[in-house]
Amino acid sequence: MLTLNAMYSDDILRQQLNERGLRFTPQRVKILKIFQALPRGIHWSAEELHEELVEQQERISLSTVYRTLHMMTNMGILRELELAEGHKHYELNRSSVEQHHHLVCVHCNHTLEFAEAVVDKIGGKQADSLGYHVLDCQLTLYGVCPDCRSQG
Amino acid sequence: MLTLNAMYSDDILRQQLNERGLRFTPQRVKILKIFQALPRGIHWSAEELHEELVEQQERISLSTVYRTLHMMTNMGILRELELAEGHKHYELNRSSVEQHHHLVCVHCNHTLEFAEAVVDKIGGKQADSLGYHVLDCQLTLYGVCPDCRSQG
DNA sequence: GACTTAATGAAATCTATTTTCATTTGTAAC
DNA sequence: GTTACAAATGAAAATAGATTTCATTAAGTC
Repeated sequence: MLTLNAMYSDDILRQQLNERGLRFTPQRVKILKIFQALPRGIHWSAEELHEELVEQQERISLSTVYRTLHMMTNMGILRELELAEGHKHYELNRSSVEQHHHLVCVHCNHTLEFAEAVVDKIGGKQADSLGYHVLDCQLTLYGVCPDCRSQG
Repeated sequence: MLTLNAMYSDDILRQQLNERGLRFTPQRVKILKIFQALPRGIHWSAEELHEELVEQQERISLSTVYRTLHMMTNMGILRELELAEGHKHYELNRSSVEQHHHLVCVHCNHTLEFAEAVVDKIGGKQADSLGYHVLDCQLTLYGVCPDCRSQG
């Protein structure tokens, strides 16, 4: 599995792309850089990423944003999260040792993160035994948070 | 946690609904029955459920289907799955001892199921320690299946 | 530098999902 | 049983996230 961190260089990205017959474009570099600069626990929707690009004076179309998010998810560079916001969110797919998982309140959508190295190990083992090459392992818990429980 | 199986009766559904000020309607009964009759591992989209209802001569609108799916997910009766089909799928939320998880190929969307009781235990523990009332625990692995790997 | 083909941008389109609102129907009180 | 009230439903319209189309631009290769 391709493990990433904030040091993931342009050269490695170029190599990963070229291996698959894909091209190293300034749009792709820029989008990856934004995710690398994002603090942990922050995950963005396509729309939010596009707004940030506009803010940074980058003229990257929304279509390219969507295309790039898909491509990077399929390469294992990003992870796609479906929490409770009604649209997908993306974040850098870090190495399994620093991976985290999510706990979502179905009432207020409040989301917490937690780490559980064991889960990633179990997931990896299962996938291996079934012959899959793992790109991402997500444990998502849906429930009712303390606040919403007390409010009935 | 409310644990369900195919024996979940109308009376229990009525009680669960009334407790929350919700009503026991024939549409809700029918939709739950369909999920209870569904073989394990089969999960349906709102559209598919609606087609089945039409086939069974039930005149339940698509809006009601969507509303019911949400309601039952928030009650913990159904679990909502976001695999790779582009839309959400639903299945009966069975007791944690018979719960399963998913492994999805990001290329061909082929999906496998696997059981891992430990994952549910870990998830439950995490949620408890954070004061959440767990409704559903989903481990989803994204990767590339053996077939797609060999095809490059 | 020329060539091939992938990637991009802008606009149009798609489609799953949600909302609106008039009507119907559970539920509880009488 | 009847009444009153609020919740649920159906049908249609609307929304919005996401995708597609196609002409243009620009990587990568020889």
